[in-house]
Amino acid sequence: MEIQGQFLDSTVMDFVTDGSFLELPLNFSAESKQSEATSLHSMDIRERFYDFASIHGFADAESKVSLGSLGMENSPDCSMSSLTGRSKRKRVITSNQRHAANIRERKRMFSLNEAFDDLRKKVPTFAYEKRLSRIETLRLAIVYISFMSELLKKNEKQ
DNA sequence: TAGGCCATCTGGTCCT
DNA sequence: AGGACCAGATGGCCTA
Repeated sequence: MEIQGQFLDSTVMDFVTDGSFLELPLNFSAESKQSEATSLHSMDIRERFYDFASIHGFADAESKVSLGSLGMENSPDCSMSSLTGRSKRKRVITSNQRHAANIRERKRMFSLNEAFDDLRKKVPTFAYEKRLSRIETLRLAIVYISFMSELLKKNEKQ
């Protein structure tokens, strides 16, 4: 299934960019009742995503995705300091150590960006004039995985 | 010019 | 003790 380099509806990209799909209620489905206005917006975006999918022949337009199955609840504050009641210990660090730590951090961020580049190659991209940002990449990957999961489930039923 | 995105530095915390 | 991880701060670049 070759979908790389395809064209992505700009509305889908807006959806990915603003992250509104993350606000979908758990177990959200197209058949469920729409109680909130935000759901209507998200619904429209998702329909457009499926339209896109069907147009390009890798799904039928009636496939539905349950984003709630991903467990995308809002996580509570998980900062380290809030989790630990430990007293702060001061760590003296020399300028050489700081310099070495900076280099390690740069390498770490570099490998993180390599992983993002790999992910960018895996998600379907559309006529998008600029490359996906990291947050867009993550959000689109979530949508894409959800979509593929639903597609798989549907195929298994048949 | 404001806002978004990113790279880099930095210090705090966790982990081995 | 020191490396890994994380988040905040800062500045540069780009685009609308």
